[in-house]
Amino acid sequence: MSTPAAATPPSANQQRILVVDDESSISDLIATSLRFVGFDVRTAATGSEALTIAEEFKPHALILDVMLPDQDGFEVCRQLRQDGHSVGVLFLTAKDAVEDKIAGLTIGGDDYVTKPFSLEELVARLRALLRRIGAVESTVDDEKIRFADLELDEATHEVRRAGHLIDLSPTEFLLLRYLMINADRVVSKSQILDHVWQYDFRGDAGIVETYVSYLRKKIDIYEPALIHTVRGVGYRMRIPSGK
Amino acid sequence: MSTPAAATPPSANQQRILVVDDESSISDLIATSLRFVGFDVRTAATGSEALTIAEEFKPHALILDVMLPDQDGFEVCRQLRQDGHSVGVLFLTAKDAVEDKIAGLTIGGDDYVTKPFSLEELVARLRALLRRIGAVESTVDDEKIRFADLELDEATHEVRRAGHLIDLSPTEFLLLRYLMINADRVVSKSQILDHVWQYDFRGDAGIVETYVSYLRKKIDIYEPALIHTVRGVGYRMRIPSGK
DNA sequence: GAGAACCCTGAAGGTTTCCTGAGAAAGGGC
DNA sequence: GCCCTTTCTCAGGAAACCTTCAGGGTTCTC
Repeated sequence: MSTPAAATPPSANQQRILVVDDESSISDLIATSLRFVGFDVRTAATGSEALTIAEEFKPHALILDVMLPDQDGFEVCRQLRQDGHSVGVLFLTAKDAVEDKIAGLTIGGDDYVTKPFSLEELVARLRALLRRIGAVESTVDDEKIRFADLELDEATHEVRRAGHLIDLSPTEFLLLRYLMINADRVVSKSQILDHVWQYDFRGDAGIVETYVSYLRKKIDIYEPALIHTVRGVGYRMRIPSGK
Repeated sequence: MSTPAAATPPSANQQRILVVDDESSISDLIATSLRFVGFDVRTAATGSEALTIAEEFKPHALILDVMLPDQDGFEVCRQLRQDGHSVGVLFLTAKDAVEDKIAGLTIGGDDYVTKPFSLEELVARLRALLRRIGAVESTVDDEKIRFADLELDEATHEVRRAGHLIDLSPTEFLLLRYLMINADRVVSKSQILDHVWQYDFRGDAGIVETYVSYLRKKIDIYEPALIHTVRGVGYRMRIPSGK
């Protein structure tokens, strides 16, 4: 019998990501999510473990918690670079962390995300980082997502519909991005909640309705409407065609 | 019995599904239904039993009740994944379950279904899950069911007849799906009730007539009529041939 | 051909789901 | 600190949906 295989079998040009966090619930969450969108992922729980794995795994990027049991993330990063590895690093840091420690760290194409984050945001930042460090060949269009006359630019965070600039709040932006990435497919409210909202959000799915409503008032004031609700199932971005 | 047209083809390499629920009436119901549509099924009543069986059965996916006598479903899932298994999990949860426990379930391709569910829905979700985690090689058409000039798309929830987009309610959609899957075969009203309606539905089978009527008004306004009643037996979807 | 069983369909009530506005709470910038 | 933006909750109302029921049609049996 052929092997059931993981979500996506390791292919030649898959990006390798090493996730380092001592809370397994967090690293599992991230790993699962990244694998699902096509990365080759390994996890580590401590700094030294991270260094060992990095040695042979040779990741394109690290997602690295600043707070680790043995040594802090900065130290891990420093040692890695000393050994000649040129990886990108996306730091994870608590909301209340001293910001100035982080400030200087975003130089070499690195970046940081504060806990709790949303998966949409994490993945978007990771992709941006990989582009910056050149781990993936990028074209001009790489940072733009388009659907119909809608255009969403990840680099500038600008959104345009039929050329008109549209001002969105951060959450609105993420929601629109998620809908556009899944254009033409139905996504349920819980899927949206899981990807767009922070992983510790404990409210109910009703908030998705509210935000869809916000988005519609900004985006679907133009014809034709692109955000459609599929009653009892979820939402779907599409160009009204037949009928 | 030969199964022409769009009926379920006998698959050479069967998908293995492990059903875990402490209520044997539920797990039996599911197991029987899954076996009938071609899966290789085992059942377990507790979390530890599930882990033991999974060890040697190596299922492609689990259908896992969140509430188990020994440990909860999330814990079982976590342990399974820790052991390196990369299975998809379809959680079963009570309708009134605390939403915050459900949050995060749709991340790695996993999904959840609330009790009470309909078998049609459960099977549809399970298939979608298996596709997502890549346990079955998927083609573009994988998410579409066709019969004659009828086309039902699970990803977009769109139904077309001869290219015309048709708007269906959730129940109508499930009913049509059930009829299409069993195309050319007669299905009784109670079979329909058992598969399309939630398993705790206590109304009478007359409602099936009502919904068949709804469907006819939406899809059989085109020629030729595809939904035929077999008096005293049930309904059958077919292309009228020699009359 | 009459009666019985079965089926179709329209109407109507009750329920669920969804949309949206209003407002409180939290966060950021000046 | 103060103002403005953003986030989130809540609740009323609208729309879609589910279900029941009954009248009337069709098919079968005797």
